[in-house]
This record gives sequence, C-alpha cells and structure tokens, in this order.
Amino acid sequence: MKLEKEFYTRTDTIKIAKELLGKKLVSNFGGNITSGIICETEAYCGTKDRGCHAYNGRFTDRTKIMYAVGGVVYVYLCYGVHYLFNVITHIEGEPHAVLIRAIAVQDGLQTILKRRNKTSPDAGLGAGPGLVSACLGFTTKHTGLSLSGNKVWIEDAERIPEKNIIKSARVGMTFEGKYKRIPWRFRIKGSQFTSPAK
DNA sequence: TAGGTGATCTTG
DNA sequence: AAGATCACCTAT
Repeated sequence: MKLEKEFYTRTDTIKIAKELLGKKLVSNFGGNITSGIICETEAYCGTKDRGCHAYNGRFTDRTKIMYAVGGVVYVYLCYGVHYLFNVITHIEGEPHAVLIRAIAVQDGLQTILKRRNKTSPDAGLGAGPGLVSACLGFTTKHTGLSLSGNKVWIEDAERIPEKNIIKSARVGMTFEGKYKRIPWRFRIKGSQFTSPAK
C-alpha cells in the first residue's frame, strides 16, 4: 500500500520521521523499479530549527520547495558530489522535511548495482544519504515530484516499535545551541544498513 | 583522514 | 564577482 498524501501533511515531523523507518522507498525511472527499506532518517523542523535549510525563514530557489504542502520530494546537491533525498512534510508554509539517510536495498538490484558501479551487493550499498540517491537514481531534477505519483512513492509497512528506534543528534551540525544536540536522527536498532555513527 | 566537487549564499 | 560554506563518500 502506497502511503497517502495525508501521511505527509501531518504536522508532527518527528513522528513522521520515526514512522518512516521500516517502510519501503520506491523509484520508477525509465521502467526500472528500484527500492529499499528505510533504516535511518533525520527530521528538519521549520524556520526555528538552526539545522534546517529554511532556518530563519530562508526562502530561495533551492529551499522554496520546503514550504510546499507535505508529500513532495526535495533533492539537493551536497558538496558538489552527492544528491540528498528529502520528503517534505507539514502544511503549506511550514518548511519541514525528513532526510532519508540509509536504506536496505530490496528490488531492482541489477539496476542499483549498475548505478553504484558495483558488481556485488553488500550492507553498505545504501548506507548513507548520498548513497540512497545513488541507488535509487535521484537527482535535483526530481525536486517537486509528488509522492502520490508513479515515479517515487513510499509503501506502508508495520511500525517499528519505539524501543527499537535509536535516537541521536543529527550529523553535520556545526553551529552551537539547542538544535546541535537535539535527538532528531532515528535509526532502526541493530540494523547493519545504517550510515556510520558519529 | 583528507580531498574532491559544484551549487548556493554572503560579502564587499 | 569572488570566496566561504556545505545534512558526504571514497580510497589512501
């Protein structure tokens, strides 16, 4: 079952970030269906969140998509090399998003291996936000795609119980203050597919 | 553990 | 218009 628009338009982004763990992220580009189980996420929560691209109301060509109503895709280029895939949440005008940081590869292994330039699979195939996009074929041109369409979507699955979710500080928070340490990074306990801990 | 890489943002 | 910054990966 594809998650409905109503899943994403809810206002509790932390809750959504946790609920996305264990669900299946699917892309269908050029007839190639590829997918993976989401093992790690991070929440970015609006203009008050120092770590969020839309902090302090920043509204630019890049970040404007964050202000859209939940249920669309936001991909941006990081360090000139890696595409990072986010799901927009919350209502229109509230720039919240969930970054997908790691997946356990499911369908379309041959296509994924080709995209990753590998000959055989391993646990690290989708373990990192840049690698998630490399596996599923995401680039900045996919920004704005609806998760209710037939190119990218997320399929429902059983909830990961709270006790099996590891919370920690988000990666790459170089500033000081409350939002540096806030535990908005979520991983499935014991998963070998998550990105390296910091 | 350092370097690569380029879009984006900030400063002058 | 130039320089700093950046939610990272890979191979030394």
